[in-house]
Amino acid sequence: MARRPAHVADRREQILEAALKVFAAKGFRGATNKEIAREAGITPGLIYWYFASKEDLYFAILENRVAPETFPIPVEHLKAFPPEQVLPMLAHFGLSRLDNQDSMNLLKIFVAEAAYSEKIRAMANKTFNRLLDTLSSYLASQMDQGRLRRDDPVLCAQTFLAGLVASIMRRQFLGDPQMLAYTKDQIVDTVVGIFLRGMQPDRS
Amino acid sequence: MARRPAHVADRREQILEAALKVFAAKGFRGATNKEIAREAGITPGLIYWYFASKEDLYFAILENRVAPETFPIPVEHLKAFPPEQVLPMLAHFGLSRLDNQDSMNLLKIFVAEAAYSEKIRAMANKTFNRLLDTLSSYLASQMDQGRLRRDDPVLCAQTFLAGLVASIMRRQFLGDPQMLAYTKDQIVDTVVGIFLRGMQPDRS
Amino acid sequence: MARRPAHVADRREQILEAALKVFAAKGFRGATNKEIAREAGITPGLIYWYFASKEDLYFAILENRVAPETFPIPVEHLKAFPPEQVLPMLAHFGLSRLDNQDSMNLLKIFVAEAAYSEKIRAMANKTFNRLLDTLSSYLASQMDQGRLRRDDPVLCAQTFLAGLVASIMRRQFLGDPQMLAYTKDQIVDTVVGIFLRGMQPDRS
Amino acid sequence: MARRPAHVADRREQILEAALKVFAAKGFRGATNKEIAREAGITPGLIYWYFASKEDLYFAILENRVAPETFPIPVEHLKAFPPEQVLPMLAHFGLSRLDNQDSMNLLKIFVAEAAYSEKIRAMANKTFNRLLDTLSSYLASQMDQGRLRRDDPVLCAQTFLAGLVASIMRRQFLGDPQMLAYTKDQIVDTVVGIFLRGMQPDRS
DNA sequence: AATGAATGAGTGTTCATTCAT
DNA sequence: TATGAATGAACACTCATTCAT
Repeated sequence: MARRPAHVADRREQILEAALKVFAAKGFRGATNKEIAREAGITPGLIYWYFASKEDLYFAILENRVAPETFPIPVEHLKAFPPEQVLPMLAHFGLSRLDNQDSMNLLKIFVAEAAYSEKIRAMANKTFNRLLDTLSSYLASQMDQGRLRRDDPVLCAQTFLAGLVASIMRRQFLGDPQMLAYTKDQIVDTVVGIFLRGMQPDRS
Repeated sequence: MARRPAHVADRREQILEAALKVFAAKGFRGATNKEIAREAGITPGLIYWYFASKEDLYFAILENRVAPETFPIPVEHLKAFPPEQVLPMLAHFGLSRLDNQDSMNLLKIFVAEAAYSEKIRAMANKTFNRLLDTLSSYLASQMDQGRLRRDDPVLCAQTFLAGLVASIMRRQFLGDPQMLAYTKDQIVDTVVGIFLRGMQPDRS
Repeated sequence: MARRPAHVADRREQILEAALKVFAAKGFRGATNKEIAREAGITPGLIYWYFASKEDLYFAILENRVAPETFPIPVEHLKAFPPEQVLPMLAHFGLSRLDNQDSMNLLKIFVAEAAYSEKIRAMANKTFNRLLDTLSSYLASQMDQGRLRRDDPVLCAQTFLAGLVASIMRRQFLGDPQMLAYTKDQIVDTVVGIFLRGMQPDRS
Repeated sequence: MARRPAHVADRREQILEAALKVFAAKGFRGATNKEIAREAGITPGLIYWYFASKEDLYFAILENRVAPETFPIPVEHLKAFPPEQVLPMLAHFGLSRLDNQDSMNLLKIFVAEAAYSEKIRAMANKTFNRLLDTLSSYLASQMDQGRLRRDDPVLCAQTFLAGLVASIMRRQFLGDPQMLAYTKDQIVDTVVGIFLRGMQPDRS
């Protein structure tokens, strides 16, 4: 796969891309600079022209690729709409964004290293909590308006996300064939359906 | 840290235990035989008397420790009881079994390495699917009896489990302080509550 | 030069010896573990069984070889004897001890690295000052007894030593052929002669 | 740290100056072209426009800087004056010339590398012997005139120089605090005093 | 003249694995 | 069984040197 691309251009980007691929396939420790360089079509030494160390390269990936992935949800604007409209939409949106190989590579290098690094766990928590806070803020607003039954909004938000994330994980991370048989619509219908009915206010 | 004189037979067990601890803390590649040996109170060379390689030791842990963890649920016997009784009970049982450091160590070395090994992913899928099948079999029976609304039982089972697993992961794997603030009862109440109401048959 | 010596024995000593030789020939940075290992007849990796790092090996040499070199002079006992007897004896003793290749190797790795390391400079100063203090203590006692003219004892001691050390340095360190033409007796006679007459008390 | 615009010609000089500073601080092998370039306010590549290699740069320093340092002593003219006048003057002159940081930098890169290079040793010997020859020529003339006792003039010259050089070395090279406490006058008085009295012809 | 980018050979070090005892 | 010693293949990283521009 060794290429010899345009003279200058975005070498840095090229290395980031190659590193993400190799890190995702072998893990941080399993990946070697040699292989990353081969994948990027360069010499191992050149990595150090753009990154201070292998670790620096790893974190550069997180900073470069995770940020654009964590789209801001216009939650204030959504509060006017009922959960029956909002939640299916968010579910579909999230699934389209995350249920693909690229996002999974990112998830892999994130999750697997989180197991062994406090620093990465903190980053993972921060990223995940931002999403959770956004959603729970919406749910709380709906509870206030009587559209959803009152319960701990964060726990509810987590429960909602868990159903979706579990599907994605089994499909892309674990590659479970059973799970890959379902369509996205099926997944969204069931997960969102259970949640919405489960959160319906008591009728009395 | 040399403990137990280890008169004879439990050397193997001793090494497995030490290895699990070190693998969970550092990962497969991050762990060194030297450290595992120190933790076990032996010399690195001795590991090779009991295990063919570091990798062999890793898989020996999975085989030895995962099996006892995957308790058989007496599903046939449970089918007579309604979900309102069965699901909270299962949730409590699962949380007690998994929401602790030992199980988490196992989960860590399972999940983190699954990212990079097809073989481990297959094992993970098998383990997880066994649990899923058991639960979906129960759910299907309840649907047949009209106690739960009809939907894809596997997807429903996954949704149910996801809510619980997400809690455990955020608590033990990610160590999220926000999540650690909840009690087990709170978690079970919310997660099971949403699911049960969400799966209620239409009253009409 | 690769040997394959007795199985156990003093590997550590063997490595120290090889390292001293290579360090003296190439300097600390110029020496490679590979070459040290070849000189010792072992594999580079084995160095790390006995020493934590290349630097550790370097300092181990200093500790192991410099200490025995810095013989304690029985200065108290010498104070009874006049400088005319003591100083030529010390000069001959010092020259025999230091004017040879082994001591020079040690001196080389000491002096050359002292140029760039505060830590080594401190060690060099300590070693040198110990010698200087011993000698100046003797000289002071002779001044007190009126056998030598009164002057700063440390500066005098340094002047005495300098004459000898300069000879050694030019012979062994710089390998100056002109200097190698002299006999040890010639050196001692001239250097000690000048010093003794120069330190004679005023006759009046 | 980019200084001077360096319009044209003094680039070479600039690099030499920077290199001397860095070589003196880190040694030949410890110094990197990158650091030399930074110190000179240029890019590493440019060094190769002016010098063929790092080694070439090193020797260029010696050639450029050592020569002006080795001032010619007007020895023929001095022979008319007695050692009591000449030697203190030379001592003061030498100390002023050498007992400073710039000369010490030169000495450092000279001495430290001499340990490992025959070529540099030869240069050092040549430089030192020129000085020695000059001085011994003066001493020999004084012996002929009966102003100094007859002895090997070179050995005597070396002994004289050694006392001074030792002081300089301990002060500047080793940075010995004990030695730094002395004034130049003190050093000259003691060292020259001992030598002059020690070389006095027998009165009889 | 001068640079930024690139190379490649080499460095110290680690570590799974082996093996004589 | 158990060990301490030894190996060798890798690894991350450095740096003198080159070269197109």
